[in-house]
This record gives sequence, structure tokens and C-alpha cells, in this order.
Amino acid sequence: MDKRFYLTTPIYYVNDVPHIGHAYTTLACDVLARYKRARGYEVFFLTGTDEHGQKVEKAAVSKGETPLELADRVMRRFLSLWEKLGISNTDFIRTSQERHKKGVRALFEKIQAQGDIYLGAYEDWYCTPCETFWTELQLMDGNCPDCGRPTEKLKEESYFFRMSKYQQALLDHIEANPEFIQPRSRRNEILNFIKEGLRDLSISRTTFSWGIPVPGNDKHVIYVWFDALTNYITALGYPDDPDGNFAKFWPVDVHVIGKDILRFHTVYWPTFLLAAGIPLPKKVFAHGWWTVEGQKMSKSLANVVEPNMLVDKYGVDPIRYFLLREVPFGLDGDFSHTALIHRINSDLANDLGNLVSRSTAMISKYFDGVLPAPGPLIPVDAPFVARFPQAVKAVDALMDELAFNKALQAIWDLVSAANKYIDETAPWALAKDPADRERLGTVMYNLLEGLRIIALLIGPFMPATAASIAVILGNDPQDLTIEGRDEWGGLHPGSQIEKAAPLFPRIESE
RNA sequence: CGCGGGGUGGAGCAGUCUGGUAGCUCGUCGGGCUCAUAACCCGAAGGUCGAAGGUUCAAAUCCUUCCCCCGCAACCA
Repeated sequence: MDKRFYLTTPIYYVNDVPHIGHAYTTLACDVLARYKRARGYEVFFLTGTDEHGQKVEKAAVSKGETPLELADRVMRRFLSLWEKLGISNTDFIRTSQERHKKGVRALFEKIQAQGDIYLGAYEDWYCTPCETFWTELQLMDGNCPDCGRPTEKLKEESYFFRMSKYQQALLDHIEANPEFIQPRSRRNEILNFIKEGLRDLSISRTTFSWGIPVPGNDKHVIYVWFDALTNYITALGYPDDPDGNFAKFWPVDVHVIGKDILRFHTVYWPTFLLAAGIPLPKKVFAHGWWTVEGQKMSKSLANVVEPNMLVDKYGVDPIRYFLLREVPFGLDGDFSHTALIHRINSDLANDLGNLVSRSTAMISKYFDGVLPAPGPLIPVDAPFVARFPQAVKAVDALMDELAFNKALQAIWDLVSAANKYIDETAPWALAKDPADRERLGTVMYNLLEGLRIIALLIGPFMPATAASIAVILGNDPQDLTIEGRDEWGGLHPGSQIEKAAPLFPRIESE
């Protein structure tokens, strides 16, 4: 098996400041990246910012700064949020960086050299905010079919990419690779779109200058999507590949995106790559959107959820947990404070936090904090112990499907089982009779060993919590490796167990 | 014929692709326990799965028709 894994977030457009949607995409990738690392993979986890285009140019002008100054400013907000959320990206690419521009030019030239880019003229309706051209047929009452705003008729000299030429090849690829577009409903959407027929795509603009000039023709800048999508290979070093990352990590294992940019990633990008003779991504996964308290997120409603504020109020791990647990990845979900508080109190404080508290309290009380050696298992132990290897396996499969909420469910089944195990074995009763000393030790060992494995599995989702539990168990909090440590029996009898302070205080309703 | 999402016990949802005893979380009610963050464990009540028709030995799940609800200014994952 190939122990390398490359995954990406979209690069975020600097015309907007970070909100919960950006955080969601990036967190999902971070969890997957951490999981794969814990499984012994060499992981390349890329995120970054998309900085070119007319909208950025206009926004900068209106604020009296240069586009690059604006990009610098907004880019830093993304960086600081990622730091705050514990994002473990390998690289951060900016489309204004020379390494990127160089790669974009190279890709453009390569496709051009083989005859799939030609200079033509464009006469169509242009929606400036969407940066998209529409044909007369596509317009709705003369307005942009996507956003409904007015369009203007533009005749523009433009370079075109022969996307139509790759229609069949793309269809064949999608048919032959059912995993390519996830979830499946999205795949059908795209198949229908392609079957309606692909037009050649305009891939240059002459109406503004903040972008990458077309090689050999300074009047044109390269279309922002051609520019932006290429980040996925320029970050690896395409075309020169000085560090060997491109050879090592391409094709990408998964592009994680929001559902709004599906077409760009499953039609435009793959056809560019086909034309350039570069292998296609293995998977594109489009997740759903968040509403807020039942309503669409919007600036006018002032309900855009600001991730920094959330983290300050509730802590990083609870937010990471909530976003990935609450909603199946791929479907839309609703963000509400009551749901968040409920998750924190119920899942984190009552189930997990309390489990850690009661377990370590008993070790402390009955064994002075020294982990006893387990004796023979009796029938009540076996099903409990047997759950763990099953769950480990299930979580592994679910992570590969990006089914984060199901993976967390599977882990929480273990937490519940552990709480139930305490109830069934009633250690407090065993503690009363010295004759049950060995039995009590067995129960306590099984409990703490279960906790160790639970903490390992939780690690990618809640790194700080996993580290805290590791400390409590006397393990190295820096090392959250799962591979090779997920088998039953990893705790050493005799090690010192700390009596834990509450991991997650309950949030009392206001 | 505009597009998209949805209608499953009180609430919020999964299950629908790959038909086969209707499931989860919360809430409610009852019980147990006392190690623990008034946390934990068990049990119960509660649904003709929007409607009608069809296919089938069998349909929440497939097909047909219909009804209802939500979103579609901008921003954007």
C-alpha cells in the first residue's frame, strides 16, 4: 500500500474574510490529514489563498490599497485562524507567489503548445461579480442565472481552451471511476451537466490587470479559475519539481471542496489536466453548507458565524468536534448555539469527560493511581474488549469515506460501552471485598486500556483532548500515532494514572 | 413545465443508490446505581415513513401521478 497522502482545501478568495464555512472545510481536511499521519502516512496537506481577479482589484482600489496589500492583509487573517484552530497544513500557497505564477504559465504554455488553446473573440453577457460569461440562452430575463444580477454584453478578444474536445474523455473517466466525484448525488449532477455539452472555455481576460499575464501577450491575464485550480500542482513544485513533491504526491488523493465549486473541480480542472497529459485527481469530495440558527448565512442578517469568537468562547476541540459530528459530511447542516451546547454537555462532558473522571477517580481511590495488572477475563469482559478492534477497523474505513460523523459515532459507541461496562462490573462493589481485589484490577485495567484506545481514535478530531488523556494515562502527549498502537493491551501495569480534572466543564444554560 | 433542497414517533435527523422485522440523538415516563462533571446504566410509551396508484413473495426504499414546505439580492466553504 502506498503510504503517501495528498489532500487539499480550496484556496480561499481574499475578497472575503474567514467564516465558519472556510473553517469547516479546512478542519475536515485537518482531521483527515492528522488521521493519515497517525496511520503512518507521509501527508502533504495544502491550503492557501486565491488572490487574483477583478473583484480583488476593485476592492483594493476602493480601499485605497494595492491588490497585494489587500491580499496580504486578508491572507494573514486566514493564517491566524488556522493557527487558532490547530490546522496542521504542510504548505500554504498564495497565487501571488512566484512559484505559483511560474507553474501556471508553464501549464498554459504546455496546453497551448499542443494546440488546445487558441485566440478567439468572445461576445457574450458577462456577470462581473461571478466573473462568468453566459450565453444568451443561459440568461434569465437578461440577468445572471447564478446570482440574478444584471449582465453586460462584452466583446472581448480571448484565449480559449478546447474543453469541448475532452468531453468524452471526461465522461469516460467519471464512468470508469465511481469514486471520482463524491458524494454520489453530486456525481449525477455533473454527469448531466457534461452531457448537455461542453463549450470551449474562455481562459483569459483583458478588462483588468491583477492576474498572471498570458505568456507572450501582456494584454491578457489568465482567467482566475485556470490560475487558481493550478495551485494544486504548483504547490508541489510543478513543473520543475525541485523537491520531488510532484512526483511523490501527484495525483492528489482528495480535493475537499464546498458544493458551490464542484463544476470547476470536476469539469474544468480535469479537462485542463487531460489536455496537459497530467493524471487526474483520485477524488473530489463536495461537502454541504451550513445555515445558522436555521437561516442562510448572510452579511445583511449579520449572522455570519465568526470562528475566532466561537473558539474563544467554547474552545478549539469542542468546535472541531461539533462541526464534524453534527452533520454528515456532504450534506447541509444547521449551526445553532443550543445544538453546540447540547453536544458539548452531552457528548463531551457527560459521556467522555465524565468517563475519564470516574475511571481515574477509581484508580486513584482503589489503587493509589497505580495501574493494576489484569487477571483473567470473564464473560462480561469479552464483548467489551472485543468492541475495540472492531471499532478501530470501522473508523479506518469511515475515514477513507470522509464519513467523519459516522467515525465519531463509532468512537462514541466505545465511550458508551465503557460507561456501561462500569455499570455492569460495579467496581465500587468489588472494592468492598478484598477477595475481589484481582477482579477489581482487571476491570480497572480494561477500563483504562479502553480509554487509551478511545483517546487514540479521538486524536485527529480533538488533538488537545487526546493529549490530555495521554498525560493522564502516563503516555507521551506528543505522540498521537495510531498505527501499531491500536491493539488491546498497550497500557503497562504499574504505570501511574493521574486523577483527572474535568476535561469539559458543563455549560450551564443562560 | 425555472433551479435546487426537503416532507420518517413531541423535536432534530439517519436509512432511500445496493427492496426483506423502522433506527439514532434529544425530550417524556418508570426503574437501577452511587465510582463520577445532579453525571452513568436499564426499560417503556410514542410512527399506516406527505398522498394515491403500480411493480414485487416483499417497498420508507423501485416506477407513475399529485400535494405541501423551504431557499434562490449580495457574500461564500
